[in-house]
Amino acid sequence: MENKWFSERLLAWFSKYQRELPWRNTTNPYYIWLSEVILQQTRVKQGLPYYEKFIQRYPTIQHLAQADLQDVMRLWQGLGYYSRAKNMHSTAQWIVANRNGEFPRTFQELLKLKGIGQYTAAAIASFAFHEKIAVLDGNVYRVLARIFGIETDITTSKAQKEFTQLANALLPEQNSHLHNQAVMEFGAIHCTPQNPQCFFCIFQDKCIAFEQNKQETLPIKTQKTKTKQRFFNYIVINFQNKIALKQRKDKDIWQNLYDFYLIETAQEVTNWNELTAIEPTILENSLLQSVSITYKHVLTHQTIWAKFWHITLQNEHLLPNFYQFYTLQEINQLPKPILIHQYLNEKLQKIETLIY
DNA sequence: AATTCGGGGCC
DNA sequence: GGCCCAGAATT
Repeated sequence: MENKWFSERLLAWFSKYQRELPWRNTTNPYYIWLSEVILQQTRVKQGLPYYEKFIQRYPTIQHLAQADLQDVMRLWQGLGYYSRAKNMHSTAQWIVANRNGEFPRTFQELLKLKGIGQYTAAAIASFAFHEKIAVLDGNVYRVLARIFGIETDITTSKAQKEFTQLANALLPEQNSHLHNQAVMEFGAIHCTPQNPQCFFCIFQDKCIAFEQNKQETLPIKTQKTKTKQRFFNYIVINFQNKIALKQRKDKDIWQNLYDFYLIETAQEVTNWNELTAIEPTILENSLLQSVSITYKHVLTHQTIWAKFWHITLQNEHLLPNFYQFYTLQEINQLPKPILIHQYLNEKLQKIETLIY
């Protein structure tokens, strides 16, 4: 094959410079699956502690299948993209129930599982079962786009076909699983999005991006995300040493996580009367205890401006539907958005003096 | 094909 | 402030 140089150089580089990561040097599909799902749109540094916590708490797929979804979500808290946790739990139960806990072994079979798409199916098939199939993630797009000078917009389906074909053509007959990991590792620590190490690069004489000084422009990626502004007024309802929360069920962010009574407004609300006028039935007979500063919580596609209004309820029956009172100890066990979690940690002292 | 799903780290 | 991360599911 005329592309042999690519894999040869890459594998030599990989054997020298690869990081030691806990999901390497295993073919246990459960470990590999867990690591790949955690690392979807997530940096190794951020995902690593979660991986350790998960294999400690749920050492096998049977443990995960038997766990309460609530506890799985709580362990996932802070990682984001929470449907990943729900899908993993659901898929674990399916594999235990229908395949006696044995993981599907091929790309095509893996692709059918909930939460497993093109990338993750290829990764598991390659790393756990050594199927000869190329993985295609953000790193692979970048490395190939630069070295081979591909200017196709990587957000299009045309690019997906083009890069998939190239990535598969580059696979060596032997050690394709190491090759796959090597491309991603090379993208993660050498051919990085910003400041790639072009002057000490094993592909310097081959890289079209380097030759044409296009390291900064490749890969080409359109689709700018427009972020919308949202204004959250959290009513922290206190009654007899407990706080009211509800599980989020709407088609919105943070599905299945718990948060306080929420009044979302189109603009920032600055005083209590204004807020009371919006939802008088709940608020007009309650007692405002304190108001927080406005917190800025930045997500990929939206910025949330959050303010916390502490109130005490005159009587229990004024609690809105679907809300329930929890002690601070119980709240600690519930999966919550990081915004809520951090606020509670920060204000724990204050809340305790307020309600005890 | 375009949107939506988090949060953190980097520049 | 913008970008991107070992992407997937939904619209």
